[in-house]
Amino acid sequence: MQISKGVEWAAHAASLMCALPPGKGLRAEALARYHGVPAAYMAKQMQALSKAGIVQATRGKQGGYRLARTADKITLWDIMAAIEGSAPAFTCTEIRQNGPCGAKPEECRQACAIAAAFHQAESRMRDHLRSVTLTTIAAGVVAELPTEHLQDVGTWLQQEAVTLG
Amino acid sequence: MQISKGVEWAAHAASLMCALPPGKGLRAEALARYHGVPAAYMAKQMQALSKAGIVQATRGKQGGYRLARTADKITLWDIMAAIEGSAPAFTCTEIRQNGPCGAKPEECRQACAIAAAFHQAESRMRDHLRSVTLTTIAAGVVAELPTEHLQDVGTWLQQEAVTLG
DNA sequence: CTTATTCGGATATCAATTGTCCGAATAAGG
DNA sequence: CCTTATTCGGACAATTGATATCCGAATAAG
Repeated sequence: MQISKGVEWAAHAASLMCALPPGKGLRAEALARYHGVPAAYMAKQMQALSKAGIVQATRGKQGGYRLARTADKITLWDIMAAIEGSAPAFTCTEIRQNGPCGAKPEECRQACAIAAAFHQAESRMRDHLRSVTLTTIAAGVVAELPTEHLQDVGTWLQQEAVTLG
Repeated sequence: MQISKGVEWAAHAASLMCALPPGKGLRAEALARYHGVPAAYMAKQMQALSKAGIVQATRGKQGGYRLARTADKITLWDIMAAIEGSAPAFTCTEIRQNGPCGAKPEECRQACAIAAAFHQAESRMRDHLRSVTLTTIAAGVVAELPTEHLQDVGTWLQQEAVTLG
């Protein structure tokens, strides 16, 4: 089981966008440069966020991305689902219906004990990710960095931010 | 994020082995046939379970697998870790140290807010899987199947079970 | 209307999962 | 004790999904 690297990048990018003043945005290339990652692949993650309605894109000159709603309405689960899809990680292939002692389809109305347990485990994980908003994350980042460093970030943002129509 | 198919198979196989009387075992080929899956690949999963010390293998004629400890001491997490490895699904690549505003290594003694949240989410999932033992699963399977069907399973097991030294 | 610029989708590359095979080990039988 | 059939164990392909990249579509500014 592996969570794709794109989820990490998208989460950091969205977290950074929290610090933008209203009406301002960042280009995909700027987000990539800020995090020191390949621009084209970062762009792909932003496309996924855009498609999921988490960020709003503006094309053309002076274009860029901004959050599509307030940071407290965006959770880590939203971001993960946007990148990886919201399908369950555990897929039951119903092998209980196979073989010499296979169960009949009408006996399989509800999930088997194994699938149920995994789905519940995933549900626990999902619920936690749903409880963590970008606001939470941003507060954590601010808390763990020295104020000096935060000022550098602010300066960089002012340089790179674009005004979106 | 995807949980490999082998986890499902291994869980079902281990669940079936619960029903074996002490001292009896099943061959990998029999486990595969019971579940209607390719024998060679099922064998591979059993090897992983064996390597993790969850089942005990006996080689040669009249050989096979049996559970290495009592069913209440084997959890779904044990099985999943045996097949997929116990490494965290979310791997933090420390991109906060990259780019123009990268943090210094000494500022990164503890995990960043994003990594911490994902690790905690995984922890929730892991804890749930740890709380589900093979005993739990077996009880669920017995509960959801008609007694008639359970007798068929018992008969099949008597035919296929081997006596291990 | 033109043009520079930005996002969006289609396209290669790579790694991991999936699937298969043959050799090592071993218990039973002569 | 030796042979042999049989079973597990690790090494070896194929296929799917993640990773990375590029070029065309759209659009805002001048």
